[in-house]
Amino acid sequence: MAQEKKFVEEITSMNEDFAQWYTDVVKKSELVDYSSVRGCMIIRPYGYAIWENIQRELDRRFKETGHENVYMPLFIPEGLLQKEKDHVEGFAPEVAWVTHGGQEQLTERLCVRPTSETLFCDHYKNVIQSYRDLPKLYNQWCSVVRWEKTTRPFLRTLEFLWQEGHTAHATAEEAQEETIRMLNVYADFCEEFLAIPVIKGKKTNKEKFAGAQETYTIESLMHDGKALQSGTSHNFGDGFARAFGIQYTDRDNQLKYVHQTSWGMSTRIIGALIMVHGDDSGLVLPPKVAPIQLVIIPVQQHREGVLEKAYELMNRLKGKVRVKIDDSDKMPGWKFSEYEMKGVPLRLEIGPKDIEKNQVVLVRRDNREKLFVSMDELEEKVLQALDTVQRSLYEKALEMREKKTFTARNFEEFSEIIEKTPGFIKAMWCGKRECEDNIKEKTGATARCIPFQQEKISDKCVCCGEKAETMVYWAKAY
RNA sequence: CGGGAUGUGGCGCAGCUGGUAGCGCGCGUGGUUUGGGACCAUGAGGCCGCAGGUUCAAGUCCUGUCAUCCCGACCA
Repeated sequence: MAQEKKFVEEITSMNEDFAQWYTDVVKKSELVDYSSVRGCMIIRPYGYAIWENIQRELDRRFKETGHENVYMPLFIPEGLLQKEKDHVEGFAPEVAWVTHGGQEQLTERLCVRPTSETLFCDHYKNVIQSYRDLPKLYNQWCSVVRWEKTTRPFLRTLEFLWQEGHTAHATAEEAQEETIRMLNVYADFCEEFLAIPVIKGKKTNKEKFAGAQETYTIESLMHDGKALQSGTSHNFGDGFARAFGIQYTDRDNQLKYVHQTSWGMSTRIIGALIMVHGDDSGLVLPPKVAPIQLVIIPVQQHREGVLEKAYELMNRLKGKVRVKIDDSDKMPGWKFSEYEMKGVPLRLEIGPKDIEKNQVVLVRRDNREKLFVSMDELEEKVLQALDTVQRSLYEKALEMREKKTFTARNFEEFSEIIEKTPGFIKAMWCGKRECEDNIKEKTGATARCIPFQQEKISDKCVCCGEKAETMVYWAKAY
């Protein structure tokens, strides 16, 4: 790794300046462009293709678990937004308001949705009457707006794309099951599709969603040792139902409140994809999510038969893998770097020497390993290689996370880890908000989650030293 | 919202004590090249972020404003 030649000079190296590396990568790989609107980004075709793959796969998993897609309005009347107290308070500082329609001032301001709980609730109130109407398992794909102070491509923008699931159930038990079911959908999706290992757990009261009874989360760890909340699933209990009057008549002819959940994943996950797998040459995409899984680079393409052969190979692979051929008259070396920067998992080189030997050269993006493959076994070997890359990316990411996961028994250990080797810290917590605040203030780290998989690090709270039974993952976070 | 930095062809930059804009890369065309970012020739492209002001004269000085990046406080 150390003496590996750096092929691409356009990207700042990760160790030198991680933030700059990130910006270089998203720009140079053509995922996004900055727009003339402050805090908003243009998602370019290559970036949007990644999002489309994420959408397709998530949507499939949502449908598989019985959900239906709907579309809610972009605007929320002020009165509607204010119905649930905690919810408004949580979002108030970051909503954008529409005050005028054309020349005329509106009698009631409209908020540009920062999330759609209130709209779903307002609708559920109208369409739910009987226990026979339940459950309602809705999801919507849309964009939302949150007026953030500082922004970064994918990680935090004023407008971002996401999906938000909103469900209503007859009982608290069903709502809880749904909350966990969808958390698991997210976790499996991240691990299997994006090759990103995640920690599943519950948020502390301080960190939970405005208006939720419980918030569950999957947390992943980036290359710089910062954590990124990669998906959340909330159990609302009947809090929103009471605020909005969503009641149904049960079998026993009693009026009861519904129990609700919501869950979301956003384009932010693309930021995780970049920061978990990327390296100094640019993006590294797991094959399952990569818009281009294999790029064919003809070498000495002016020579007779080379291009023909390259196209023949492409046609054989079409339909089996997402394949692209680059027959532009750029130098082969230029093309190599270009597609590495874009994170294409597999490259196929084909030139006169290969044709002579009836072979092609396959090069893995993740470790640049070269495989010489007989043309007769092309399809099989390509699929095999993609599979290998997918799995080894997951393993590498897991290894990275484990290397950056530490345990702290007391505050001194905790501070030292945060300073010297940023990453996840497993430490005991007494459950008090003051300790969370204290840790945040003194170290910058926050409670990422109370993991389902508990371990006993010690008996005492890492902060106050009093009796503790809960182990918490802490980290600095995006 | 505080602290710092930066806005000049598509990108990266130069432009001193004011005198009307230049370099590299990229781009177009023709040719030679092609196994890790080729070369020659030739050509196109800029009211210097925006708005005021000072001046005979502003990319350069002054004021304001907008945007971007980095570091902190708040959030997916």
